[in-house]
Amino acid sequence: MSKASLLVIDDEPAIQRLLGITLGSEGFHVQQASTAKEGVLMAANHPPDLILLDIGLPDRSGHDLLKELRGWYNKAILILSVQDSEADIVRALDNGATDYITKPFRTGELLARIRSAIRRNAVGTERSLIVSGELEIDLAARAVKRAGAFVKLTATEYDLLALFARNEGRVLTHHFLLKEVWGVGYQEQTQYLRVFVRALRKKLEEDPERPLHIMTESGVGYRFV
Amino acid sequence: MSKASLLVIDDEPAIQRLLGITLGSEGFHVQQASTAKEGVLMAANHPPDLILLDIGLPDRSGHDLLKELRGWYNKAILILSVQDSEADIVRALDNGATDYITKPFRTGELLARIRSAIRRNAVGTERSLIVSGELEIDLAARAVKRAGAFVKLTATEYDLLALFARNEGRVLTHHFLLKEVWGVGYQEQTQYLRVFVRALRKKLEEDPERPLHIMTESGVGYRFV
DNA sequence: CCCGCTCTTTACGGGCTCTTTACACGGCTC
DNA sequence: GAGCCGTGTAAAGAGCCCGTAAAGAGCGGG
Repeated sequence: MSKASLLVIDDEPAIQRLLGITLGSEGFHVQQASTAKEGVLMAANHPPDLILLDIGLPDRSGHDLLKELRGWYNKAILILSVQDSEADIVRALDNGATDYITKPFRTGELLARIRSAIRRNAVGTERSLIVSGELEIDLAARAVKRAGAFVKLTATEYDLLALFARNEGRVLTHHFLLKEVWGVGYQEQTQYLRVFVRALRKKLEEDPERPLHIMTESGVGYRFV
Repeated sequence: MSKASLLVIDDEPAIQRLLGITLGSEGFHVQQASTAKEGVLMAANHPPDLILLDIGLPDRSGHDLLKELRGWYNKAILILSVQDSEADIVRALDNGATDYITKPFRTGELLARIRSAIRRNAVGTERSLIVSGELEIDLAARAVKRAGAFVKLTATEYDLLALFARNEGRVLTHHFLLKEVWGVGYQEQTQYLRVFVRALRKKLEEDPERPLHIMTESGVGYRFV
């Protein structure tokens, strides 16, 4: 946690020097880039825990760069900017920026906002491979194995299972499941759930009559363990 | 998602009025409190998706209140303050504040920061754990453990327990419990409480005849410790 | 055009949960 | 000490939710 890695994308040498020293002495591992191009490259090759991005880069609009980064980078991005206009701030935040800090900034505050953003990061880490007993669910590959063998699931079955897997241990209400898998408007069709939960249990459980993974919470919903 | 609920804790009537109108017209469901005490009560009984907290409350330091809320409330807490001192900002952020906004604020920016915080909420799958002795109640997962083992509760049993847990140490009247769990119109059915409190004690207490968690306050109601 | 796969829809039986009732127990008041 | 009120405890009935199978509908490929 104390050895978080940061990437600073800023073209002003003075800022780079200042941040390099300040952040370094706080125990962060700091990478520095002075152009958008360089920044994307570094972020891709050694994904940092947090990106400090200057909106006013020479080669490209920071807003564009932010959008591109958000396409695949889901950790914290803090915007640094001399621009104090409300329109810029709103735009950046709505494009997925974690925070927006105007220059000149106060060092202590910047550090506190960085700590806050990193702390928040740590919680929301999603795995793409979920293992539960003899079950393996690979969200990236959209593949499911049971006791080492691939299991053939239909599209809807998989969607439902993936939703369960991403929320392991948590009770998901009928409403929520129906909304997520079938969309709004199907939230009262609880019989769909009965049918598809049955199908999943047949394919995934040792004894479908005594499920160990997809547990029913009567009157509320289901829980995946 | 568009119907997120917010709680505003601020003692200035002018601010309350402004925020009430602004946030309401954005489609948020807004609760308002003007003292720390009132704020805690509201947050406990109807946990909102985000809390807007003024640091300068009349009855209590906002920093203290922030710490207490963070003890069990895991969603976003945005600080509003006339204080622009770096020490205050750093202190609040390090105590778990999601963001810190100084008054006077710009409405558009405030809204963007609220949206950002709520969006982040949805991703960060934090769980709000309430621990009391060997009991663990996970409000987000709707799961209850006793001495490390999961306890199976029915829907109504859980609703009742969750209400107790969110109001730890406080005496809850029969009227209040019945209204919250069964709805208005059941406020005289005290026998329901007897039956369900019995069921909870059987499942949660070491010795159901000598309860340590769900205490009865004769003539008034029950208290969870 | 037919076949097969998947999703939708229907039906019914069983089990679980909630409700309701009955009674025992203890403390308080008269 | 008797009676009453508030609470604890057990148990049975009713209703609803869930599990399960199976047929119909929609779709795409051969």
